[in-house]
Amino acid sequence: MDTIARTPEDIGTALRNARKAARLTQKGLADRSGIWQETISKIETGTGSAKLDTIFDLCAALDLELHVSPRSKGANIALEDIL
Amino acid sequence: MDTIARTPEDIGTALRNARKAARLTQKGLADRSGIWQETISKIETGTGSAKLDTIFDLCAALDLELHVSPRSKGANIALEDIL
DNA sequence: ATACTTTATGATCCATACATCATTAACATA
DNA sequence: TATGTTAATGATGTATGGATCATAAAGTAT
Repeated sequence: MDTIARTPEDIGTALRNARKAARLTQKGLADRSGIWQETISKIETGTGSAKLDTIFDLCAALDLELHVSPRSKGANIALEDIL
Repeated sequence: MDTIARTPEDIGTALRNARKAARLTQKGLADRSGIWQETISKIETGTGSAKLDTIFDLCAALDLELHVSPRSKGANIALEDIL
């Protein structure tokens, strides 16, 4: 499973999916990441933004890593891009 | 070119490499991303952390995207992990 | 419907990222 | 060396992320 992210919201949903795949509650993830449940909720729902530090803390707890790569042309185009 | 990032510093160096590959100065990237040169400098050098918003602004200006994926076992292991 | 668990929301406080301006250091190059 | 460009540093003010506590809303049972 590999998710493309171009916005903080994309990261939020990717993290939520990974958390659920790991069968963790927000509280469970909070415990193992040191990030508060309330903060996780805000990140997953895209309410406000987040710090990179926090994202990496969550990635570490979920055994995820980020890959920085050239934008893939034509893939995952948002509706606004073509309308 | 695809860089694995597990820390804010990794992101900083990936962005710097991408900027140089695009033959842009920090000021040039600042102009097209809306992020100030001073801020770009701090992100690239890993001085302090950054907001996700800012990272995505820079990614957009450099035609980069992030991929969230399961940690690749055995690859890119830090010294601290095995010492 | 009731009880329990999980997630979302709201307020406050503190830390800090970013904008902004000024300046210095580094690095080219004439 | 002197000049010009690029990158880094420092200070200040504003905006906001995250910790923390409390609570409400949603979801999932029994």
